[in-house]
Amino acid sequence: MNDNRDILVTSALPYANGPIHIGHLVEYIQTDIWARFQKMRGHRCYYVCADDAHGTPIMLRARQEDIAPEALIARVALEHQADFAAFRIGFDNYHSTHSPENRHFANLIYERNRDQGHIAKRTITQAYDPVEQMFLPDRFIKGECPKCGAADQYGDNCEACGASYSPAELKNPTSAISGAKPEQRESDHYFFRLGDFEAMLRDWTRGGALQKEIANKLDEWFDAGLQEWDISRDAPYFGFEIPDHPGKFFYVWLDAPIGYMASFQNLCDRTPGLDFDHFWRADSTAELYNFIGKDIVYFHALFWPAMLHGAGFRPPTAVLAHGFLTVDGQKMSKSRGTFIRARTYLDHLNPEYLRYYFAAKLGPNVEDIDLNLEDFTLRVNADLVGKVVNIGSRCAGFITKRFAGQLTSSLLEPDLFADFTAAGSSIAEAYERREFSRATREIMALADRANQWIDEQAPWVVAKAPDREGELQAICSQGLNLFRVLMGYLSPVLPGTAAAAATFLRIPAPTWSDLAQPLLGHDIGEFTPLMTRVDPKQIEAMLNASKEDLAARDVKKTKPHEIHSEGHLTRDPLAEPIAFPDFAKVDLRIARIKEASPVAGSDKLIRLLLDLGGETRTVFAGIRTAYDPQELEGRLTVMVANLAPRKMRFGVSEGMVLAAGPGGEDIFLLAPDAGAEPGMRVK
RNA sequence: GGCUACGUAGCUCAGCUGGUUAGAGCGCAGCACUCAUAAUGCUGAUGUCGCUAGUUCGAAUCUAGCCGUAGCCA
Repeated sequence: MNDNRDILVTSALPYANGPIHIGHLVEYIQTDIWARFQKMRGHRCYYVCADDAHGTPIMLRARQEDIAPEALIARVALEHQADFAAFRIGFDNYHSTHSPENRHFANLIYERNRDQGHIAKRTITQAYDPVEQMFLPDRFIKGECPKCGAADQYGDNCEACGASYSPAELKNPTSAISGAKPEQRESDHYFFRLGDFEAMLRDWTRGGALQKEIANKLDEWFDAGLQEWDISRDAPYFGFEIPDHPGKFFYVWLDAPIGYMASFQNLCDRTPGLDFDHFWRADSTAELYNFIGKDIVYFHALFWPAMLHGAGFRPPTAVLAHGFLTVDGQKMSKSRGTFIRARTYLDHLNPEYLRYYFAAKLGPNVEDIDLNLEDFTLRVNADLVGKVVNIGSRCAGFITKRFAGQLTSSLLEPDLFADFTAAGSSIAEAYERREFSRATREIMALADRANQWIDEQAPWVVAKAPDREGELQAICSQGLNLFRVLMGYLSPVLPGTAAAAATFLRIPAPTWSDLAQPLLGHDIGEFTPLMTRVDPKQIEAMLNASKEDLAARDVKKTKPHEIHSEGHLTRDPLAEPIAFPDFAKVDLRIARIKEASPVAGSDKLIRLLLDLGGETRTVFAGIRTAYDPQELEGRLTVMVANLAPRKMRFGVSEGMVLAAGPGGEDIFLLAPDAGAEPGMRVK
């Protein structure tokens, strides 16, 4: 391996409409460990990131909070960076896609591709919200599935029957923003001709840039045929206006990955000797790695290298995807308290724990990893406190108390030390290949050996013999040298603990090659506990706080709604008057939710078993985005009891429950006042 | 629905191109030790390797189907 590699590393840009949670952290911790390792090896490695600050969701979120999008993204940027810093994510630069550098590169990449004939213009017909006066993304249109008739489906495909269709085919469509009926309007759009790059992409895919399972996925996409990619959006849109097309904006996914370049350019501008072109020009020999989540492979493995290539830049050396995080074997859940924000974690636990735990489970593949909280506690306590830190702790006392902090001038067992340093090449190889779980396993095996060796030497026995002073000092000096090597190996994972250990040992932060030289005749400082044990009570407190976060957020969320409450009538005007007999046809009943369970195969549906006080009904409700099944069981609500049964893929739905709100997390199920009983008629 | 990946001890995972009684750490049980943040060491128990069929002299490892989990389907 080349001794002086130039490496640029990125993590995917977090979206600037919400806080960082522990699921995000898998990626930032993975990337940071790898980048720190490369730096420790002496390579010129730069790790850059940025906030992804454009797009319709940010525009709408800012509107909901009654602030400018710029104000929203400025606030979120500060929150994100504070969270990352606390987790010791060592970015060399953190920027924003809403920046002059990013505008420059977005324009440049667009213009170069356009001039090469890779941009096509087409007129498309799209849903338009006449109240909000904006075109609606597919996700913001809801209606009934044209195939199976399931209600409340998004504009792109049906969660009930799985059919794919265009938003125009939806029956009784409504805008998820205003509730108005969308109109069909024409608009010019600009498309990136992805098909022009098939040969290049096939080469790139086969060139080792992708993990095996991702390359398989690409083959599927190649087989299906590469289609043109719509890169423009109509005003109003929060983003960059396309230079030669006023009123048209770059789609957020065009300028998001370009944010890697913008952030790096921003770093180059204030770093003497760091040359942007050296890393990005078409024939660059520098390495470029994009760490991403498996959900955004499509954008990073097709469009991104293609548009770079089309603009005369180099494609990534590799795009490295990881899996998702589950907590205790399940998706993170707000009601269980396992939807844990970075900040909430930090309020209760040391970030080094999580870094270690993720490292102990991360490999080079795309598999999901599970944060099992009991395992987390046991493992951190056993491995880090019980094994590694303990080695320093059990040797340091003798050295400071009996030998004024001085280590011996030679090693008692050079062979053992040599075994430890020899293991470094295998550990380094594991880090290099992102086999972090293997690296930590090998390091812990060494820690076991160190503890065994100290046990054999029994320094506490030697300490009692007045004539064995030299031996005691030698045993403990050897032990501390083993400890130093172990902390060195762990320092990409545990930068904070490693720094504290370096302070205690009174040494500068070691490079990888420094570790092969033992510390001899050296004065060390007083040992202070480098890490304390995880107390299960801290975990519990964190879970409870996560539940409270949710409650607090819900209160906050209702405020803007109150302020804008008159807006609902303008967005969704009152319907035509009806006569009482028409209303009376609707048989509304109080129902108790006897059972609520998720529907396998659907993210949106919950299967409700409703007790009407004598008979029960099964109803599929599209409220999963706002409610967890467990929190529903037992509560009372209102249902339409005489709605004709409707057959769905998952079974027959015998009625519907009533709820207000635009959708997503903003769904509010109706509930009667206390005293109502199942079966009572609502009139 | 189509496709992809995964399913190994209580928990978390390793098992490369098929080959002797299936491994590690944690947890658990017993013993030892007391230098160390009650931290360590030794010994031990624990598995129809998701299910079913097949290929093979031989399969956790290959093939097919099924079940379960997760994701993708622009």
